[in-house]
Amino acid sequence: MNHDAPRKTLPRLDESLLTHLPPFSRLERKQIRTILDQASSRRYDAGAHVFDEGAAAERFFMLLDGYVRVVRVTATGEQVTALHIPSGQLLGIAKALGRDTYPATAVTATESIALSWPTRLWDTFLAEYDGFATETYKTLGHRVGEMNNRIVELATQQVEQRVANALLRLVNQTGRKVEGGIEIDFPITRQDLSELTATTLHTASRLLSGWEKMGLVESKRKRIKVCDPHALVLLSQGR
Amino acid sequence: MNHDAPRKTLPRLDESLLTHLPPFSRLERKQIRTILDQASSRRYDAGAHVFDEGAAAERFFMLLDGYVRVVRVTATGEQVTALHIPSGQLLGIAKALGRDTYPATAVTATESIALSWPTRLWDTFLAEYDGFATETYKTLGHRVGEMNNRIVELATQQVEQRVANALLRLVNQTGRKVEGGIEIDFPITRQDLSELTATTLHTASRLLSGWEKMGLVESKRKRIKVCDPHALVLLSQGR
DNA sequence: AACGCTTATTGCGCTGGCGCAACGTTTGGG
DNA sequence: CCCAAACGTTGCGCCAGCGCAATAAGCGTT
Repeated sequence: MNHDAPRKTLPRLDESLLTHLPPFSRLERKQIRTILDQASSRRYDAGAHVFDEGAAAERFFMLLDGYVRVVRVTATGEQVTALHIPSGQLLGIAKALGRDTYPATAVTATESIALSWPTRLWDTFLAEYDGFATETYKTLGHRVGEMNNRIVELATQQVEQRVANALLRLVNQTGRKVEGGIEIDFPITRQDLSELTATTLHTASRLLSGWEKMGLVESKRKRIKVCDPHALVLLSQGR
Repeated sequence: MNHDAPRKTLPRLDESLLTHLPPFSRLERKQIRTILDQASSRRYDAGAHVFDEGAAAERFFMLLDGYVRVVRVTATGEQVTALHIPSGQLLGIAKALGRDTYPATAVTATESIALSWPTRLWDTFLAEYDGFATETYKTLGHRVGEMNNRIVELATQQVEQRVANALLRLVNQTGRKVEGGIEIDFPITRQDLSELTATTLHTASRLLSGWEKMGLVESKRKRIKVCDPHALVLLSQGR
């Protein structure tokens, strides 16, 4: 399950992988080359652990393709999803938080591909590469903002509103336009949704069923399509 | 209510104010002098706003004395307390999150004193002062950890456990040994406690009354003393 | 001393949503 | 093709905790 043997891919990594990603976008071709030459690339099956909470933060990652859920597990075994990370973002950046262990577990939601670098390079990246620091602290800030919002949500909103919100967030982050609506483009179960919104899969299922009858969403196994986002927005605000 | 006219105190600020605080502890006397000469010092009444959510982050702060609650207000006017900050810590460090507005409101829980600097000095501090960056990112990491814990708590625990936890945290952070127990050394109402734990003041009151009858706590108006921390720990874990 | 404001307590009824349980449906593996 | 496992749905009863409301107690002000 775990990150054992990162290997360089046989074909040389192409520079275009990074040029358009914010943390690297201000860099020279040559710098990107150096960065890529130090990177390991790896493919993960859906459901694989990229890293585990509490483990020594030996590497940091750039998610090139796929989606990752950042999850915490309680003493009693319940899972709580803290964040969803789409491709193009850094993860496992414990160093940016002054930590030397990962603060949570990262699990792939789909098959994914990530680059990674040994943590000892972090300070070099910060110092040498223009814009890297600013951009990573921006994503950090963004994530802190999201966490803050989740706290407020959990503290003040009803389950129905939270689920509606979660759905909207997923659609915004990772939505794919399809005929008749927007679909969340990775497999998501009722269980996943309930872990995102701090409820039970039963309640999540009931809500989705209800919304489906009202024509707001359509869903098959592991697939959710939002047909009427506006109505969901209304729900998410408690009517 | 707001931060209008920061003024230098008339007597020169003493270097010993900062020498023992982590972000500055590795610095030379001379550097600290420079830092202090750029600082404004200000006293806040209890309940004063140090800064407000969404406002331009023009300054960052070091809390020298007192306690600050970091609060978010919902669209419907409910307050949610995200963090408590004890003296000796930086706050309003929007810059560390790549933001240019404050992400939340900071309200003093007691009369407090804080130094502050214009945000434009932030990058200088990071670059020039050894250990400043590492230490601030450590506090940041610590706060992120706390937020994470609150999310997990809100998502999985019962009200009783959350209130017990909150009490324990307050006691650990700001407890003062007094005869017969440990007292939270700033004024805290049932309302405050309920905002910390996402419940109502009624429920908080009922819980405290119950615990008082069992001898776990003693409380007067705005004062809470924990007499049996161990029993609270048990409660906080659901027995 | 009297007043008003803030804070705390407590009873009572109601309900959102959880827990349990049973059952249906889809998927993939051998 | 069949079977097991994973995923989803739905009915029912229950209770933690909220909302409401009334009361009390502490504190500052004039």
